[in-house]
Amino acid sequence: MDRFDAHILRELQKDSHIAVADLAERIGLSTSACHRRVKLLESSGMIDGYSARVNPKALGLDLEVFVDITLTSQSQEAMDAFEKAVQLYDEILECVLTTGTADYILRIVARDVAHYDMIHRRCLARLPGVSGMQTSFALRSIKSWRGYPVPG
Amino acid sequence: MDRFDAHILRELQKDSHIAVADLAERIGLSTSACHRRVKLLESSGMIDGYSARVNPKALGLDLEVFVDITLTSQSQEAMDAFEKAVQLYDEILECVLTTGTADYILRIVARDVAHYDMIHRRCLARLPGVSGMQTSFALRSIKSWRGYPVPG
DNA sequence: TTTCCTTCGGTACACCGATGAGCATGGCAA
DNA sequence: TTGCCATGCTCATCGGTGTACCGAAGGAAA
Repeated sequence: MDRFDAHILRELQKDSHIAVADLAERIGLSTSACHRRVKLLESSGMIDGYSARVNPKALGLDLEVFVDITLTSQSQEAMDAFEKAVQLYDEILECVLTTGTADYILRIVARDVAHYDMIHRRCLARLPGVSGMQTSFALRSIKSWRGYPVPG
Repeated sequence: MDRFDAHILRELQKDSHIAVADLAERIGLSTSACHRRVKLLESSGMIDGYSARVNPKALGLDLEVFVDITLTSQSQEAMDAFEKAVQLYDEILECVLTTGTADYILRIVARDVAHYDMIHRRCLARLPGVSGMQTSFALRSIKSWRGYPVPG
């Protein structure tokens, strides 16, 4: 991991459809050297894969919701049951077990409030062992995900 | 947006490095028809771009932190100042203005607790107009980001 | 210092896949 | 029916990817 690799990771997080030749020029290396480094970053697991960034607005997904979940019990069984149920619902995009006041944080997207209401009834209300839910609607995105920071 | 487009979006969110011919076979279309649809999805803004998925563990970024921020004032000036400051710090990966108990939710990654402490002192403590911070450390990821759900 | 070896970048090129032209087909409205 | 538009397919071309090979730089040991 030198400055070249760091530069490659930064560029590929911004745009992975760039031609290797262009990437090479941008970081100041020949095509083949750059190509070799990219392959190495892939095989070493530094690069996990490549994804298309889909525009949620274009899909009609205008509502982003964060839900803080508190369980009735922190027993292994209760947590296992909850975590298993979370996997079932595609509408739950992310779920993290955390310290702090809540036990879990969920991230959900919906088309609108009515759609969220449906998700709430059909998914969230069915999650087992939940004692409390604190819902936060996203009003505006101040800074959105643009990849991990790569030092160097 | 028919079932072909939906299928394309789902596949490209999983793996955008797939060859068009393979993608075409997977969704049951010829190479060129598939290719045209992909280009159309790009030009229409449905696909925003392409990114490499970087493995944070491999970068040594083991700690994920969510910070709920409350401002002293919800005036336009206070919010503008805060939002401007958030843009300055690369360590703040995401920031969302929300309803609920907090005003803003920040997402931050760090190498370890010591590193987070440094980020806290050098970035978070310098954010203007903050009256309260509620920090949540991610203990375990139950479900991680795998793209937006595409109906159809 | 000399020699060897390893590492890593550069050059050249074969070949695969992206790209786009051209054509076929099927629905829809005049 | 006829023309038009949307959308499919086949095929040819060309650019980019991936690879073989060469050379330079740096380190270790005699």
